[in-house]
Amino acid sequence: MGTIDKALDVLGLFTRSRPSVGLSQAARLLGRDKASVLRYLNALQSRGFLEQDSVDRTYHLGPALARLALIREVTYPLNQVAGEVLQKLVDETGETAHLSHYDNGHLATVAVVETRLHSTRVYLDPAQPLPLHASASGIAYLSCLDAKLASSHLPDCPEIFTPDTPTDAATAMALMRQAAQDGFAVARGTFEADVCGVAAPVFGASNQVCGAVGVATPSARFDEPALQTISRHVVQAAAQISHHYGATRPPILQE
Amino acid sequence: MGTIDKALDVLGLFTRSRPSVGLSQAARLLGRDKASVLRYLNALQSRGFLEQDSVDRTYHLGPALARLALIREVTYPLNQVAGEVLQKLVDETGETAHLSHYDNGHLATVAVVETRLHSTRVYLDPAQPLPLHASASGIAYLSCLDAKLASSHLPDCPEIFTPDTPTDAATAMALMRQAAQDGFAVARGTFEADVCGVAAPVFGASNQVCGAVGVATPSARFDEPALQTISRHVVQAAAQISHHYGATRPPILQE
DNA sequence: GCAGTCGGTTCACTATTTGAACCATCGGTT
DNA sequence: AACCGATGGTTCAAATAGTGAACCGACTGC
Repeated sequence: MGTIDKALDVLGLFTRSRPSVGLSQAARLLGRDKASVLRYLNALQSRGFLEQDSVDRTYHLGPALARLALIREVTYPLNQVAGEVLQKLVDETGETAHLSHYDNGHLATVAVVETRLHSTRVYLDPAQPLPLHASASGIAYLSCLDAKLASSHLPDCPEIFTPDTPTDAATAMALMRQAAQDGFAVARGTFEADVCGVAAPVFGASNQVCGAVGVATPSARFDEPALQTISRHVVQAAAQISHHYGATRPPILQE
Repeated sequence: MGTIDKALDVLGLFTRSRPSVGLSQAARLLGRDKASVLRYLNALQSRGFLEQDSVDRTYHLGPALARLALIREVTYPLNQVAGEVLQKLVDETGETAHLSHYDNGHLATVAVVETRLHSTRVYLDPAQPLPLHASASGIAYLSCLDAKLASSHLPDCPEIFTPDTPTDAATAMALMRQAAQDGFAVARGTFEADVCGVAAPVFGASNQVCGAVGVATPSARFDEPALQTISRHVVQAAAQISHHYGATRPPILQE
């Protein structure tokens, strides 16, 4: 493995749940000595890819990343397009919509558009990962994977969020099969009590599933007609975003 | 220089005006041989920091940058805060507002919020760099630099955009002095005809000037009362954003 | 068919990375 | 106050990784 890969591994240490790391911690996580890791950290810092907190000496992701990401976004405005599609979805459904990408066993929220139609609405913390087994988006994502691959993504001891969270793999797999058939997934209070989710998978280049578009509704407003209109529009929105991500319809099952 | 620096130099090749480069071009720009540059490009590509176009084989910035930038943004939402401040500025002034950062001899637009109050409004292309010598934001930025440093940032042959673009360094320096005194800069049709700009400098960590907040108004609506209210609010907005960027008031002249 | 591109490959040569051992400092315990 | 186990950071001989001229095949314009 080249030096560059090792340096990029360092950047990979930073996640939403671990946004800053110290020298010793980084060395431990990478399984390497401090001297080398320090050289990496310094190299990345001197170019603005990392910043060091002057008080606790930990490192966090730097402004150079924001700069480069913005160059990408200006050139090829995926986020802007996604935002517009989500806004349209919110207008069509009257409920909060979001887009998330698969990342390390979870779905990470990429964009949220809140509805302004109702005074009671679902709040989605962008920092909180969506579980694969208990959210509509997660089930929608898994439904595009080969059954074996999907079950390998289910944690051994899946976290229980509500009384309705599916506790065994069989239940989750059944939901996935249903979602694969329908083209969208429904979750009734499995992640948050009194919240229902409807989500459809999003595909990227080479038609690999890479995330999901979801709409979250307070259970009180979630009846059969609502499901009908929401699911139709969610599937549409997911297809539009997939198209911009470079997917060519129709999507295929991921082996 | 370490290998990591060289790899990060590769990422530095990509700009808004040159969003994709080929192997030979990259080697030429870096003054290095193709073999090494190819290894860099491949290393960066394999980790998603670059992507290669499958038809013309050029490389462009990859999704890993967007992912990392989003982690940074979720942890420390500078863009969101900036967007909110700009929105408030738009509400207060009724005109389009923008934030830009200094980058390589220009100001690069980071965020724009358009007004919806008037049917005639200024359109700002986020891909187009703002010139230092001919835009209100540019003058505001330069006004925080030491006179010698500022003049070194003025191109030898400054581009002429309109009949009112300042052509000689002396005029530009005078505008800067005025801006330094007022705390904001005014540009009347110097960059785009029939557009007036008002801008105030933005400071980052260690109180270095790093960009500017600006409001762009069609000349027809730009009278003395407008200037009064706009300038007051622009200065306020710039101070708020500077604060979030880690600047500690009061700003000081950059040596 | 020639000249000038392009992206990509090879391999002997060489400069860079490596990491154990080191130091100084900081909080908490005894 | 001495000790302990952390922390961030430094040194330098040994080992490994990066380097780049020359090369290839493909393509384009003449």
